[in-house]
Amino acid sequence: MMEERSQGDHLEGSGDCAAPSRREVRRESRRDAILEVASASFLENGYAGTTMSGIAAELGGSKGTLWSYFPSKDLLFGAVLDRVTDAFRQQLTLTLNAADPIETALTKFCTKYLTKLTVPQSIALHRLVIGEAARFPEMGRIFYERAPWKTQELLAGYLEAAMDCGKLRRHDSFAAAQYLTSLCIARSHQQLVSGVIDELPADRIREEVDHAVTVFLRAFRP
Amino acid sequence: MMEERSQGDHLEGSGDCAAPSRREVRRESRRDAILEVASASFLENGYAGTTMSGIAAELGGSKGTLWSYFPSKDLLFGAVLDRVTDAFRQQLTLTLNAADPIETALTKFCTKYLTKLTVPQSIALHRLVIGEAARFPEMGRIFYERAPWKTQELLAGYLEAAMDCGKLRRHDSFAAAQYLTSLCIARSHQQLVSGVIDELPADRIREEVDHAVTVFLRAFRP
DNA sequence: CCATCATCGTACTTTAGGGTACGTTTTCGC
DNA sequence: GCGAAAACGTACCCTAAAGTACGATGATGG
Repeated sequence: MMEERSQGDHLEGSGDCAAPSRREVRRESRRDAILEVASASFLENGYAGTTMSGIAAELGGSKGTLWSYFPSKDLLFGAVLDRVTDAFRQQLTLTLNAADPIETALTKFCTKYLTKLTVPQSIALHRLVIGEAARFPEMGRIFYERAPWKTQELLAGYLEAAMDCGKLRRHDSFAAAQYLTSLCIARSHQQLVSGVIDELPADRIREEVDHAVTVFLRAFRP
Repeated sequence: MMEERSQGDHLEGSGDCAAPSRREVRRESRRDAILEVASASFLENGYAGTTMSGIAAELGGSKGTLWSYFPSKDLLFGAVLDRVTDAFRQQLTLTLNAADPIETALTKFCTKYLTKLTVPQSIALHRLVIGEAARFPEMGRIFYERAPWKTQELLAGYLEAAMDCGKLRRHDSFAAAQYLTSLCIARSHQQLVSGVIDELPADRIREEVDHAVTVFLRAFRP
């Protein structure tokens, strides 16, 4: 039942200096599996509500193995947040088409933004980060830089260009970006994170975005 | 060393049907002391970070007494949030002077609003409520109704009147109120709750408010 | 094939903390 | 004053959960 190892060796030796031996690969994928399970648990149950034993059980593995990857709950939590905020940022591949008329471009952008921001997973992440910010100060900073700041900076670039073309009144572009994103979430985000409502239906998203963009343009058009 | 009780009896019997006997008074003040200590601890350390034993110790009393007032940690937490959100709402005695020009009235209102909202105590309350909203669903709802909703409704009333006078363009007044409060916190609140910054200096508050009111009026003036 | 390293299963230790029990002391109502 | 109710002090129970130990059972690399 043994296949020739030479095949594997050949692949391994194919010009790559950092040897990704089978063990390394396996280790990496195991680590990933742990983070997957842990992310789900932390997002669903919060920090205190998540147990290491529970994660180990769900993984099917033993506790010793889990500890060999993450020697403490805090470290695991850190790794989870790192991964989750990163995924959050990546999924938020926001596009601003300079060819579109400004109202269209902003509407598209805001729709994607609000859609992403209001799914239960995002709300859970917000709750987790904000709830633990006092106990894990670094984490809050990292999250802020990766998610809200990044988004606003992207938007600010577009707005800056629009100001240069005279399509928008001149103003601190980063502040303007903060105003637009804030207008988008003005009516619903507080209710979502407080648990007053659970989700934002698509038609309400469209409505909120339309109003937000209208208000924004009324204030920022030359 | 015993003074005559008849004095106390006289006071007690002075026409009040609901007898506030010394015991009742004492009980009430003890309950208050407990809530005071517990509030501080929950706000500073979060739900999981607060221990019943710690509260009892800080009170100087015994655990039995604490449990005789609040038979479980959950119930104590509920009472604390009730008290704290109520206090929050009361301290936010926002005034809108209909005699002032609209820009002045809104600037005054927003300054008070943002000042109150950015002190560390408010940030701690936000973190607590949002962080535990998933585990204590009722609580999130109560908080939302008492604090953000109440404020926005008050503001909406003023805006509605201003619209009636033709000082503002006609629009859903509650939505307009949400937009104004949102513009006030647009630039700093996220950073505060994430722990990127700890406080908002007075001059920055003034700046944020001025900009927010300007943007708002540009969008909502007829 | 064999040495090695990872994983598994499981049992264990330890600590924290919610909650209880109870005898003693203080306070209060009358 | 006296009896009842509340508060105190303290020791205790019990469970959950972080983290450890270790021998058995694989998988990997040479």
